[in-house]
Amino acid sequence: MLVLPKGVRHIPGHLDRDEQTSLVEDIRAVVRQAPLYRPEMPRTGKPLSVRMTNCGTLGWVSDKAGYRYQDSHPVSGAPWPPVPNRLKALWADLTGESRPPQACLINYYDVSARMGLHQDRDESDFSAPVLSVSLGDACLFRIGGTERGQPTRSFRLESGDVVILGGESRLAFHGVDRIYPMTSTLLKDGGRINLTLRRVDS
DNA sequence: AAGTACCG
DNA sequence: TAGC
Repeated sequence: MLVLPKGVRHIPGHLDRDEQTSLVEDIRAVVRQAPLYRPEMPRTGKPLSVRMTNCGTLGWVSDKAGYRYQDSHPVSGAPWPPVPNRLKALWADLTGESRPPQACLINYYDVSARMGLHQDRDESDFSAPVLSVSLGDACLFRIGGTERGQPTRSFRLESGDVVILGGESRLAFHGVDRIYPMTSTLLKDGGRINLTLRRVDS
């Protein structure tokens, strides 16, 4: 049986199909205003396999200069669109945070995309949890401890699942090993969307 | 640096 | 795993 690290909550099937469909419509509206782009690795400029955009007052970006939060889209220069209300409600329901999310990173994985093991540590305040929503094709998600080299576990995330990293797992290393193609009909063109909601500042 | 080449 |  799978035992998750302390502070990790996996809620399989938290969102029903109608809620997932509505969320995808919300995200499509965001992406029309703030198109997906391909981020690059710091220093090397090597493109990541995922495409990204954001909504919220701040968005996470990566380019040759480094990782950071900024208030505008790196290609268009426009401010990020607001976080959709149903995502703000989900955040309030599941995190118990009185403060709204400041950043919602939208990652699109095509069937060949992956995400290496990493920590979410570009925020200046780690007191709020990180809330993650999976939509579309399933993936193999991996999570370990707060230091590289600690043991990791992997499990499958399905469309509608929510994962919350809080407490002693707020800084847990995590990543996406693979996407399972054709495992969901939610997205017409396949692939997986992950939404990551965060506080950035206190 | 959220990637990846390489090794056992 | 480990140097980048």
